[in-house]
Amino acid sequence: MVLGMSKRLSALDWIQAGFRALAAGGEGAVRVEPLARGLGVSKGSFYWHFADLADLRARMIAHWEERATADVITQIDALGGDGFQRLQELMSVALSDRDQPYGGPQTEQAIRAWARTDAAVAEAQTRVDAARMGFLQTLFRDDGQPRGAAETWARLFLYSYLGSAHADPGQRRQMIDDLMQLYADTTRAGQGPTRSDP
Amino acid sequence: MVLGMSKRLSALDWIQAGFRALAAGGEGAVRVEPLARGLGVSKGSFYWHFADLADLRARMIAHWEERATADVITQIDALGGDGFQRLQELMSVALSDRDQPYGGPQTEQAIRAWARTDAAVAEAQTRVDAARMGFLQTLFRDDGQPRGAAETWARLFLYSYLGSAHADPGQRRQMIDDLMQLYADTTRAGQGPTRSDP
DNA sequence: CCGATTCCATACGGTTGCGTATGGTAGGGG
DNA sequence: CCCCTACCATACGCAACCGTATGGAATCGG
Repeated sequence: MVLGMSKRLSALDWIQAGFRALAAGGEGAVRVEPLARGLGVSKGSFYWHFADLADLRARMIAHWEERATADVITQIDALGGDGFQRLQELMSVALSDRDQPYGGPQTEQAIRAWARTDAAVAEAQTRVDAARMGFLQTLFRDDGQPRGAAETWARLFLYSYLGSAHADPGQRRQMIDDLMQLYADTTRAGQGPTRSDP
Repeated sequence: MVLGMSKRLSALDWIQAGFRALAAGGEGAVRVEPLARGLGVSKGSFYWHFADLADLRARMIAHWEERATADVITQIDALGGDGFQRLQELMSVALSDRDQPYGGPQTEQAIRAWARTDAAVAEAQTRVDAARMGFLQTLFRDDGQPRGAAETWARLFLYSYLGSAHADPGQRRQMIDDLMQLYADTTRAGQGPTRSDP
């Protein structure tokens, strides 16, 4: 990271460095001069690629908003399967700590914290949550749940996942497993309609 | 807040001002000189009551840790009633946006964000969560749940509450109502949720 | 009334970071 | 080969904040 100092930098390099700093130290760690030091360049480079710090932050949020919604949804949809199978796929993806395009629990949490003090970030987060909620609802509806139940289950899954990730990421799997079990028991026990055959 | 500038300040005044700043602007907003300006004094006052900024932050955390656990638990326990009644009481308290001793959702969230970059805060948060989890478990056990089910329900309630508070505090009531309904339905139907062992 | 203690104001030096200005270098098109 | 443009270094002024030092005002016991 400090060695191959041969290449010139692109704006994306700075954005990715920004996400590393964000995940490691929170919003306050996304600063120009520390990032420059970490990248082995001077801030003269930064101010060529970006107008100012707010510019970088805005592009980081835009970057995250894309990856956090469309990417995952299209990925799950591409796998096909019925609602329940795709729900399981989604849970699997959510649990895989692939901080790939910087979207793991660390980054997620840091962005949510950031949203508390930045209106633009808060709006992006709201859109992301709404997209996730909508996607979850379609999965439950595809699994045979009526509208109200699908909404309730979606809320429960989303919020309990976020809560577990926030409080103790090591408990996410347990939380998800419990939820899936509860969902299966409840919907199979006759209160809700049974799901489509496997 | 700027008017009755007659009184001298105590350390608690600074701590409370710290919590206001924390709730409003996050950890990064807890700084000496802005707090002093907000209190209408100079930072000479601060450095009499506290060794340094880390000192204030440490005392804030200690303050929060007490109020967030023992206070609520003793309050609920004092009301008596069986497990289910006390569970309802607890939910009611959690939903009441009494940012009283600075323990509302705003503060809660800011502290959790803070915990990501401060080990001492993280440890305090872990202890608080453990205490809450333990208390919830006893409530479910008092309501007749076996140990495993009580643990599962406690996790579900705690994490989904935290998640809803974090993502959209306006949905906390809906979330809690749904959960109580689900719990009532499930436990009334005879079988609790079967937990998946690790 | 007075001294001791508590509490606070003011002033200072030092650090860190932002944003700008200006000059330097590298590499591809003409 | 040259020059133009993309990319970066260096240096500067400015602002905010931390922590300290020191003196002053307020308050209380005696």
